[in-house]
Amino acid sequence: MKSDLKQTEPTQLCAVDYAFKRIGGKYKARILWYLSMKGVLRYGELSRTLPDITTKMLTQTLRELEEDNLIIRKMYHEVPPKVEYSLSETGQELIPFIAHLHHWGKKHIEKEASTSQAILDERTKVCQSVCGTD
Amino acid sequence: MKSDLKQTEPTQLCAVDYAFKRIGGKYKARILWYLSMKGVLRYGELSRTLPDITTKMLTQTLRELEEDNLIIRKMYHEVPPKVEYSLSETGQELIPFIAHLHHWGKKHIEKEASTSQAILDERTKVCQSVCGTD
DNA sequence: TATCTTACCTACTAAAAGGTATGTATTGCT
DNA sequence: AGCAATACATACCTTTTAGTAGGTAAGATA
Repeated sequence: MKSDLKQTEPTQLCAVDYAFKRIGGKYKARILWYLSMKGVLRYGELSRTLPDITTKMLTQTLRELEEDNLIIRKMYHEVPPKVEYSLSETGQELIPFIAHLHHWGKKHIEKEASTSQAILDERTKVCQSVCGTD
Repeated sequence: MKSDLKQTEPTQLCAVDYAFKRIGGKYKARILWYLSMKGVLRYGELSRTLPDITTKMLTQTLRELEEDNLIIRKMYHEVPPKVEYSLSETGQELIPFIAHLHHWGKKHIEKEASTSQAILDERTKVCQSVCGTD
């Protein structure tokens, strides 16, 4: 398929881009963020912390984060199964930046909130119960 | 379609999530990053700075960034047309975090590079010519 | 008058990401 | 023997995002 040109594909690989690929995706940053808040979370706990994620996506996302060495998966050979997730060192390195994002996001959500208060109160409450109020 | 339940959809809106939505997407962070490096860039300059983006995506992405008040679009009524893009104040606020990401990414690219040197040299060069070596 | 330049626009198509629904494994408990 | 608990797996489908290929406008210049 369209073989001829650009066989080597020297698409620029910007560091920003590279980083984004590792933590992009709908849930990755949030999972890292929650893990940094809680330290260690079991699969089920994560699932309850992110009520809008399906088990398929949760598993898939966790796998990707693990492959990228951002989180550590520790499984206990028990029944029923028990698996714990926590941040790796590399993952920890990303927390300050996610914190910055969180701060920035919070600020701008509040700005927007001046127009539509009620809805936001409802929508942010789950997150706040995890993240703390500040 | 699946009307009954969850009519209000109080999907949690995490600040991290919110922020990610505003700068997620394949090119957004990179555009912001380049704009922070260069200050002001014309449409064509941006296009040349990100050689892998099509005009369709560039325009679309710029529009989204503008709607989100992250960049400022200044058009001169000349022919041929001239349009300049720069960071808004809100956009500027994101730079420290993108810088952090860039730093982190660079570090890990280099780590990986120990295995596959040549390819990376090639792939990072465009970005470095824009971003500087550090 | 034809051509050039710049900054777009617009169908249409392809690929990636995410969602739904259902199934599996193990073993302790009743 | 049957059920519950936990952490998944997998096939299939929908939505979102991105890419392709072409076109437009308008004045400046040859």
